[in-house]
Amino acid sequence: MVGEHRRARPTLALVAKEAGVSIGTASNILSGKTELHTPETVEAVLSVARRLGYRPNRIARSLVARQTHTIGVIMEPAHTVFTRNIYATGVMDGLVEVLGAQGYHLKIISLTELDPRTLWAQIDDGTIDGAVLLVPLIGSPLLEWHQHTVLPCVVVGSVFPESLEFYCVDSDSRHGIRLVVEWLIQQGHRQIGFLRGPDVQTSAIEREEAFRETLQAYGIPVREAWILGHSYHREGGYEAMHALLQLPERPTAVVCANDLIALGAMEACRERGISVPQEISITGFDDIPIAGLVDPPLTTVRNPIHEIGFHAGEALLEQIRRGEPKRGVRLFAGELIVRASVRRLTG
Amino acid sequence: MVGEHRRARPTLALVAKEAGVSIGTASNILSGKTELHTPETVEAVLSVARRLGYRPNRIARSLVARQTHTIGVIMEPAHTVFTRNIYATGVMDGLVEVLGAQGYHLKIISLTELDPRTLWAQIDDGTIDGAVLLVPLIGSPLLEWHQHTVLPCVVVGSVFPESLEFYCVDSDSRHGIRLVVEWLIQQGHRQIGFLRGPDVQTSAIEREEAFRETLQAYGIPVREAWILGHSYHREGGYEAMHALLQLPERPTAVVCANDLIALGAMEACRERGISVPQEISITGFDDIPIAGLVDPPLTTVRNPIHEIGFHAGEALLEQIRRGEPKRGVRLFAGELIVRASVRRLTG
DNA sequence: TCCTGCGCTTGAAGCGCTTCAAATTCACAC
DNA sequence: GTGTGAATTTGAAGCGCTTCAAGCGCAGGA
Repeated sequence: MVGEHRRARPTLALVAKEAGVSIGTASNILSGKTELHTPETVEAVLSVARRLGYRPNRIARSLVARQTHTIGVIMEPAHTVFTRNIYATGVMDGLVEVLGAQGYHLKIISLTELDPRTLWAQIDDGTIDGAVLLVPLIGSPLLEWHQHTVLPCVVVGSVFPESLEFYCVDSDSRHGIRLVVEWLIQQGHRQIGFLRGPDVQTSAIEREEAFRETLQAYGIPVREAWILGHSYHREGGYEAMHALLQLPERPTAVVCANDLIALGAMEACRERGISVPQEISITGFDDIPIAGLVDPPLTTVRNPIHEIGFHAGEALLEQIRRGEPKRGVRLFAGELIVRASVRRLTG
Repeated sequence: MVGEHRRARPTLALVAKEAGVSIGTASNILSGKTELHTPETVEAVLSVARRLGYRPNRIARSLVARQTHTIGVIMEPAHTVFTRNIYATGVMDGLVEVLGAQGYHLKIISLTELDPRTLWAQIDDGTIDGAVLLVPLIGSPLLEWHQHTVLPCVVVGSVFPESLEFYCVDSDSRHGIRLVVEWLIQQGHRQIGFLRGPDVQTSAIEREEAFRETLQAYGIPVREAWILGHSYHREGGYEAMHALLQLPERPTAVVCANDLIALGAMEACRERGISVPQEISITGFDDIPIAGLVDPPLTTVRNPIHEIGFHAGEALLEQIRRGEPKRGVRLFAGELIVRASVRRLTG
């Protein structure tokens, strides 16, 4: 067609010119400050904007305002597979809920670069107003990064000492494990094993510690040989359980550091023809959706992941708004979910 | 402390000044065009940048370059709960994998605003270089939006007619359902029901159509009373199966439009004391992680979600790079996963 | 000595927007 | 007719960066 040219995206300047007003006037009106202008001017600008299909360029706006209305969700390389990471997706649900309602968006930053210096430049590049560190691992360069930035920041799923100056939000691992162990003891179990999570996660360490402490509190000896495993995944639970079942002496119950481990453990039992809970009782942690659907349904502790995400989002917004960092730890306690994977020992 | 003041983030201008060079020189060097300058200049600028902890402001860079290295993932309000949306998380995994490797990040845009005009301004606000529409629903304002923008765009999880001018990537629903139905027929089933997905999803419609067509192709009558349901969730499958089981005559097998429906259906059977697969066979679609873990393990069709996400990412990057839109449909076929939820009918 | 060409550097323009001091207009009282 | 203050509007500065025409210094050739 004659005269057609690549229609460039209309800018504020164009709208202003077409409407016969200055750029400042157009800016005011199109960003909602209509009370500064006469109804006629407002209407003129608005109608031109509509006709031209004007959409404000948020990048330009962000450059001036120095804020982007975007929150970065920083994921360790090990976590970037969402489908394997129920925790991450649950937290994101909570985040989306709070932040979305406040007009914030999420930017997923999956780290590939692990050199602390470039890592830090990559994250704090002006495109986010705050960051959620999703389950940072012990020793992660992420933690070091924080020393160099003033970006508001919340840690979710890991709990670090105050000295690191983070605000940490997580489930109360110690409390949850205590619930589970006490339940087992109450059901008559005294021979209890534990399948651990990875030793780079603070929650895994806390869960193991809580396991030991609770047994000790009840005067039950801790059998080191029955403490196995080093992964939060099903495969890890499967292998650890296999190893456990090969020992000359077996516990009557096994506490798993999370549900996936428990699932793997149950699989290992099934494979060996060992029935759960008749021959061995198993408990989990998290209460993931599958937990109630497997056979037998898993006794576990609910992990209020969604609330955690929600609270983390709120805490982050608070930091952003007040402009001052927040420190400390906030733990969410879960309740025991009794299902059928634990047998009551009589006699 | 005396003399301390809020350390502002160093800018290019500051680095340039400290290094005694012009802003242009500093820009060149810090964005990698070191070959334009003498090694001494390069080193001087680099060392000042390092000392000052300079991090380029990507917002400013984006304003000039008109590109942000960010891809928007647009989610319908109905989909924003990741934990209920295995499809979405799987696709995101694939996206993160391709895009992350190419230096792109994901921005999650969860729609709350459904007025087409503002919706459109919200998405195409200059902060993304392209968009992935995650399972847009039939009749969604998202589709209309596309008419007004030149933003590169890929639809995932829904297949729309060419006329809408999208490039659509999805699993091959028709092929998958055909596999499942043929397997049932091969196992001797002739009385087959179908539990549908929601009628706002193109895949649900295709699956139902494929179900009907396959039966017809084998000369098996389609019993309308046995076609029930309208949701992809477990609860929907549960309810639909309950309704089905109340009918005077029951099918010997039920094809479910996805795995979650099948899980709900199995739950309904269990509750009524109807054993699967002895009394009724059930099949799913997707092969979600739980599918192999429930009792009985579910016969289903693998849905290559990760590949879909991966390919969608690649297609989007291609559009961005070539600067021209891509049209058409790309379907990924899945294979039949035979497990134990289907019984072979003899005689 | 002057000119040419090359390598390196400079500095201003501009990306699209917000902000704000200053200018303009207008109604109304004196 | 003049002055005043309030209501509107203007236009330039600037956010931090990239880009690019122009400038500079210098070596080599005429």
